[in-house]
Amino acid sequence: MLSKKSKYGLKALLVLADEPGRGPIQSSELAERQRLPKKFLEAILLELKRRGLVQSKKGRSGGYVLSRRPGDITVSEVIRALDGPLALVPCVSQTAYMRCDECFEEDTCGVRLVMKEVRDATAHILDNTTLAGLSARVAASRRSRLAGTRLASDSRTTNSAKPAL
Amino acid sequence: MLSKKSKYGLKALLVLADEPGRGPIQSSELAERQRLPKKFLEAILLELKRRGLVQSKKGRSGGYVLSRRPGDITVSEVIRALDGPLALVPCVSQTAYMRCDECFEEDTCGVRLVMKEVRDATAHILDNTTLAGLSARVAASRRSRLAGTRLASDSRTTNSAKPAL
DNA sequence: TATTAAGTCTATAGGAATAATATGAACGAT
DNA sequence: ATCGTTCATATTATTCCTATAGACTTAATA
Repeated sequence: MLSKKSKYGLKALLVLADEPGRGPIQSSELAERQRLPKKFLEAILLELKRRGLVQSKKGRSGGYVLSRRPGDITVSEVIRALDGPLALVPCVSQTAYMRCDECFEEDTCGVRLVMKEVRDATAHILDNTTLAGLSARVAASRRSRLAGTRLASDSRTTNSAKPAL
Repeated sequence: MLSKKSKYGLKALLVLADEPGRGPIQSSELAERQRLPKKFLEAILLELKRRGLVQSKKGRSGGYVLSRRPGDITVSEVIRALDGPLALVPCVSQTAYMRCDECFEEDTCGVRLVMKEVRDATAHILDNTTLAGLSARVAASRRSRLAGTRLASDSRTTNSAKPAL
């Protein structure tokens, strides 16, 4: 399971990624815009700062900024920073390898075999998804959804009155 | 993270899958052969029974047998039975969908977008890996490991004693 | 330069889930 | 009948998750 920590962290970072030149954004704004528990988010941003993914500015008009350009921060980095290793089993983790104590010989362990496959597939996806890329895809799907909504409301077939955003 | 429950369960089932015509195998033998905590494994097997993946026989020469042929049981079934849904986030789960309460609109949520990709990739792997298939791969890698060891010691050029796979 | 609003940061509470053990009842083959 | 199983329940220890309260820090402004 992805922890709420990572989920919230990602959501906050996506907001930062969406505001290019703008100065620091406060934790409270991030919390409100994504409906996240304010205090918890603060703790998360703090951890992201320790990990070097964001920089913070204290005081009156302080807040948080991405340390690097959104195109240079991958989703896998964020998850690794907050949740730890991606691997579902420590014995296939690149970043936090640990032998299973009940295992006789690792390289002929069936569980390890599949889990390694899963880890590799997961890592491939997450390593190649940057904040900027994700943000762009979100924008794209928002546009195509609007187009769809417009079409749908033309033909009066929708029963729900969902707002555009 | 894959729970120990699933890990142990899989390991036990792989033993069952490896003994074709043999009658029921006792939990204690499974536990010993895979170095798993006996009592904990019992609880796991019980759950696997309730889920219909194994059948049990009580009494003197009792034990556990796979309900279906090893080629017809997928790893994903086992994990779903013991750990629940594969999805890292409930809003992309096929078997246990749940809306995130902080989410405004699901289909333009960046987190959901990536996590769905991951879920699909994971499911694809686990749905297509059967106990029999896995067991065969383990056997194959055991063979190649033996061969590799022999070769490596022949050509004295490798500095690490890493196996072929 | 004192004041104070706006923020960051530290520490920890409370609860849920995990991992395992203990105890003993139900059962069935021999 | 009895021995060796599975099966059921509940108890425990431990770790992790989620969240909050409150102390501390910074900087704008008067």
